Amino acid sequence: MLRGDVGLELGQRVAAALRVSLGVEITPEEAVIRPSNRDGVDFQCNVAMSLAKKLGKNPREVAALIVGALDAADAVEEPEIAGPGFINLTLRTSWLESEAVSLLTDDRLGVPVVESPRRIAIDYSSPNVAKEMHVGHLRSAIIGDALSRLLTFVGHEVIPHNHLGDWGTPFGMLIEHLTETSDAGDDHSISDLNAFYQEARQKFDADPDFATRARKRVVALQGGDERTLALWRDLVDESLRHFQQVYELLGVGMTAEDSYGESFYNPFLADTITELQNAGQIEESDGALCVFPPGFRNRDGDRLPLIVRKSDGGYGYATTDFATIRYWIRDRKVDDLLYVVGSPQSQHFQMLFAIARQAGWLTDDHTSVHIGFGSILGEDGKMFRTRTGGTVKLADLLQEAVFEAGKVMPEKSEVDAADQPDVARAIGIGAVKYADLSNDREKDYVFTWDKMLAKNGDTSVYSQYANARALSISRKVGRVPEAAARIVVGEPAERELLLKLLQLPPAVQAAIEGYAPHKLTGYLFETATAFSTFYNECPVLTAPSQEVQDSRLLLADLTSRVLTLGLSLLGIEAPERL
RNA sequence: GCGCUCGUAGCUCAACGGAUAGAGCAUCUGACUACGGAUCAGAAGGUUGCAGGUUCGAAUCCUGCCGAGCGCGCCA
Repeated sequence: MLRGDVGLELGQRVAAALRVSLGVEITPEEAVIRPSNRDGVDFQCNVAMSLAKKLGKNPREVAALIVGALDAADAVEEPEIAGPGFINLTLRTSWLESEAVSLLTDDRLGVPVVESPRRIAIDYSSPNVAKEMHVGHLRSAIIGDALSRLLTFVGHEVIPHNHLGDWGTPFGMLIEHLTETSDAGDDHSISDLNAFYQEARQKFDADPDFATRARKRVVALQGGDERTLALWRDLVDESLRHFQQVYELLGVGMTAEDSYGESFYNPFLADTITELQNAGQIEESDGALCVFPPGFRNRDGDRLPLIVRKSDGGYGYATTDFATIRYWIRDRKVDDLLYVVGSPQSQHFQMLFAIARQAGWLTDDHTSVHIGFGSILGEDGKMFRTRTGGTVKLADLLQEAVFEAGKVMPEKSEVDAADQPDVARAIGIGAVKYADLSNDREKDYVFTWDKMLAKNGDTSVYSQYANARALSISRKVGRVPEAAARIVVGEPAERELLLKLLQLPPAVQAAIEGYAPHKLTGYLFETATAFSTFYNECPVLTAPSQEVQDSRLLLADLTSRVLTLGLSLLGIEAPERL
């Protein structure tokens, strides 16, 4: 089957038919094969209608020519032409059964490895040092981690890149505040630092003199002042320990080695500006050095700049962003740059990419993508906050998730008492991740414990439960299928399930193509649903024959593997028992 | 003011230019004394914000309105 994708396989057959009958060349993708919602029809081909005009023929006539030349009798029943020119395709059950054979021994469950792997740097999580991670960091971490896993699985070289906010103006503010307080030099827990940040921030906003000193302190930090650097290092180390705890609880693959904070790029900033200058990009404006990407205007209609060096001599964040692009493309030789950063920064990235291309850092061989995402909202439809209106700490939120998950587990759970904390964690963290990933990335979504931990509906719990039941069957049956056993479809529910199980590859492909994990969660939910129907209608323990029992055991096993692999690609665990 | 994103069932969300716009909650009706009922089957629920346009065909593409959120020079 072409790239493990039933639709592409059919598309290839249709493309061949078009070549033979009409001398038209199209790709399998262009055959416009879509799943059909008609009763008894699996796929439809819509290419006849789009092609008819170009060929000056009646669409139904084109459809008839395709059907006449179609060499697919092994895979599909006699095609039917319907409506204005749809070609309805129903897969032969025998073909489904034979395709299943290769899945049974395939660890990748049909998902192919890409022909030309790319080296991809992906920027995600990226919290600020000296501040606790909060709910605003959640989506980037979850989405970035899921995309890393997906891209890695299909064979790309993925380099996670934690762009820590460990440099710049906030640090001037923090360190300056530190030098003015009596407890300078004391050890700080991260929680203290959080309050410390608030104080510094307030001073910065209220006291212009302090703000000026803070900006000068930034320059001292960038200039390598030793006392300033020592204080700074303390803040960074403490923060990294905190981040690591959160990543471990969240099950995100980011580690301390993946830290490329703003400080990392500091040595490159001067050269970065020089190169911009050599490329003729830089202009001075009000004492600051700016670049002006074409086409961007501010509210007064003036050109909108990116400030690369501020009037006080400090570097702006745009400079670091340019240095980042320069470093990864030039030194690390990556092909693609992905940024999993909230949608509000989309204009910034557009401007950044535009200049980076003009400066020659990015070429046509590279892609740079801002993978934006919407906000997490509370049930009131506003930005998600605590009941008192404060910022929700990520560590608190995740602990609550595990606690809530513990309440969902029933008394008759088959989980040993010793394993219950791990399982509760898998359920709770999985629920938070799934709720995030199952929504269209671009949109805001509403955070509700009840909804995300629901046992019914499109949740991780539902898929995890389906998996646990699938595994429980073979334990109950107490034997493995014969070596020569194969899947034999009898009941409609078996056919539906098998058809779903064969479609993991296109689901993975769609999730990667659009950086859209919700395409995969949608597929997993459909698969879990198909399994639940199968489970209800096709008894395994009391199957009518050993052949049928073997077939159903194989289906259950395959279901479990599809769900487990699919969830793992999203960073979600699938416990064997719940 | 300009720009970006969005507006789909009562609620939360899907839908790759294709046929009768799909799920899940919630509501209603059913199911074998349950291979794990954390289940399954069915019903009801819609002028896809409004108005035009392109197309054989539009929730999807284009234009204009209305509404929401976000961004717009030294914060990242």
